[in-house]
Amino acid sequence: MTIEDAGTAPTRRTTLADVARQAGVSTALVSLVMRGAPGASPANREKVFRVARELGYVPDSRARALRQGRSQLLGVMFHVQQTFHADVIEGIYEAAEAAGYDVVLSAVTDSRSEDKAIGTLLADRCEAVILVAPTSSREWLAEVGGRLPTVVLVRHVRHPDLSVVRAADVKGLALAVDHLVGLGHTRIVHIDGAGSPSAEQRRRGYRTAMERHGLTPQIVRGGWAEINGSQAVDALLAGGGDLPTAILAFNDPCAMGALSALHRAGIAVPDEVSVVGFDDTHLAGFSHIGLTTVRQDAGLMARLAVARAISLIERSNGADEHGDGVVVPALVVRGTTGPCRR
Amino acid sequence: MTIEDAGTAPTRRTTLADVARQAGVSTALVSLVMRGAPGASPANREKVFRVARELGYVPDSRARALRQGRSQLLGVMFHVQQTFHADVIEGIYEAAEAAGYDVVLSAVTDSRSEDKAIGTLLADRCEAVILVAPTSSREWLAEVGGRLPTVVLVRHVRHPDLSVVRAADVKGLALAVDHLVGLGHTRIVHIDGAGSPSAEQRRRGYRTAMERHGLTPQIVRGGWAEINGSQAVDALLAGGGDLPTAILAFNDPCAMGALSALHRAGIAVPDEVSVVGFDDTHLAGFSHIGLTTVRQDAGLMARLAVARAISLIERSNGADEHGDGVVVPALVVRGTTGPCRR
DNA sequence: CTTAACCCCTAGAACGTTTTAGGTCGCGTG
DNA sequence: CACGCGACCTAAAACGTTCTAGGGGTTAAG
Repeated sequence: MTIEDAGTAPTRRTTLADVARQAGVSTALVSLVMRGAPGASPANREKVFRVARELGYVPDSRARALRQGRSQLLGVMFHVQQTFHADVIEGIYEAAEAAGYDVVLSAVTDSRSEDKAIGTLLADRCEAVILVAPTSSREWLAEVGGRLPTVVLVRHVRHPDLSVVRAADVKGLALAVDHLVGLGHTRIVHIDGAGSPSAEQRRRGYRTAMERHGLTPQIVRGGWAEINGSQAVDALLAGGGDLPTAILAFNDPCAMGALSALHRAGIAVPDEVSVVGFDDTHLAGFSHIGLTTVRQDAGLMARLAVARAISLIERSNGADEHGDGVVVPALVVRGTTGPCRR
Repeated sequence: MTIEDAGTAPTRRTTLADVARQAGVSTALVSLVMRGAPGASPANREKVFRVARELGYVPDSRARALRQGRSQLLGVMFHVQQTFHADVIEGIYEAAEAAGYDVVLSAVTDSRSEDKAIGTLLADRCEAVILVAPTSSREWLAEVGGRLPTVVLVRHVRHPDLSVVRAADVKGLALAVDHLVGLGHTRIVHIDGAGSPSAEQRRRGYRTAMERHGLTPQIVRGGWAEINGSQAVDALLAGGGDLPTAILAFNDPCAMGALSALHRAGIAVPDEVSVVGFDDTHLAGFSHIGLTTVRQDAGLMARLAVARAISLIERSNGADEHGDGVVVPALVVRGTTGPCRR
């Protein structure tokens, strides 16, 4: 039956008025019942429910939001190819739902810029946006922050109109360096994140930690993707000089790429070279040997971001609510690091 | 300045009426200008643009959709942790934009079921939905198809209310088996997708291809994630019997998991065991050695799905428009397969 | 018998757009 | 002098909800 009328008249979706007419009541009453608000007799309540189900009525979220003056929507911009972002999104959905908000995703891809992604979120009248690892300029981010409550995730940026939730990158790299030094390594190279968000912080963390140990830092250009990690290692190998004994990658995918290149070159991990990542993407836990990495708790960061976003929405007057939420990273030792043998 | 008034009065977003008032014209005229429709004098056009920019006006997509009676929206349900889906989404955005449609994403996570994901797409009044690798029952999918134009991606399901875009799974597994047999392998085991969409087809493809070569199929239970691949290999190793010389995994992540477990066990790939994946996730191209795999063209499938969805929307009367779009997979030989040495 | 208090219900106005149906100019043409 | 015609503009009605204000009842208290 549903199949039947679907095939014949899929033109207009059924509306509140349709249900009201069919049930012989006013639209206001149907609205009441559908929202579970008080003020309808049990008899009518039951009848409305029955008719609504029969007609397959689903409330129109746009009309609802329009009338209510608020959308209860949290906009999330993320990069679709970043594995870590997937973990964050899981957490955001969960936290938002618990707080009674809906989530609208807007992905950044090769052909879809951050500007465009944010633009649709504005047009959708989100009440706040969470930007996961944005690469846009500080100015553009500030402009977004000027328009509506904005939480920047996983990028370091200081501005009165922006809240930030991020890991203590400097601390994270210090943990990693300390770990490697503890294993006897001295020639530790950092494959950096190039222009990625928070790459600068991680470089700094690496550099100061190295210097604290009296070691000379060496940084080679990398990036956030696998390919960057493997290319960086290829460059190191081609460089001719002797290889470092440990590699500190910008993030997990980058570390995986490095692992890949090392493997291809027949270099044993961790016997000849140790490798450390960053993020603890749930990929890192499973794949090959298990990657030693610096854990950023995606779920925790997601919860903090959502909480901050909502508090910004709710008392959206008053001056300087913005501030940073910094989560402390933790070292997760797995199989890609070992004692220095050289 | 923008910073200033953002801090003080972020209450209501600026509306068409605000712009109209400020520019001293009617809302209708502002609407005209913003849409680039003809019928406004150059002078007014310029003035309206200027005022709109000053006030930071962004049209409310909900109100627009409500009035127009159509949302121009394509809903996409996907699994946020599936790497292959990310590739598909890139393609969908691109194809949809080219056709003048917007995309709304609805993710499935551990805590967010497919039902819920589809529910929000319905409430958002998408004009069609694309379901990427749904695991829901055929009945539930059919019900969705009865409500609005529905394209199922990457899952085999036959129903008059559902369009399907998928790879020729049987052909794909035949390619892989032929490749391995050509390399001299005879003991080829399939780590399957358990209850995943299209797992059944791939099992069948594997089985018939093996039998065609006069070989006896052996299937062990796997799944779509890395962990499933490595657990399956662990089980094989624990089984005590001698190891197969080749492994055919359900998909790339599963294959990566298998590689991981083999590596951990000190078994050389491809010298002792060859491994083949499925999907050609862009991960497979980079990581470790490079995975030999059966390529499903994500971009092509995305384009087909979008085209089908739009054609369903546009002549959304008439009877049996639905049908299958089957793309032919291709074998991509990389480093994880080699001649049988045993 | 009035008045108040409740319960259930409905009319109608919003929300921010687009669209329809005009309305007012200025100007050229019969 | 009508009159028609473009070019430009606007008032007002939609779209599908929610919400405010209030209207009938019934019952209870004064």
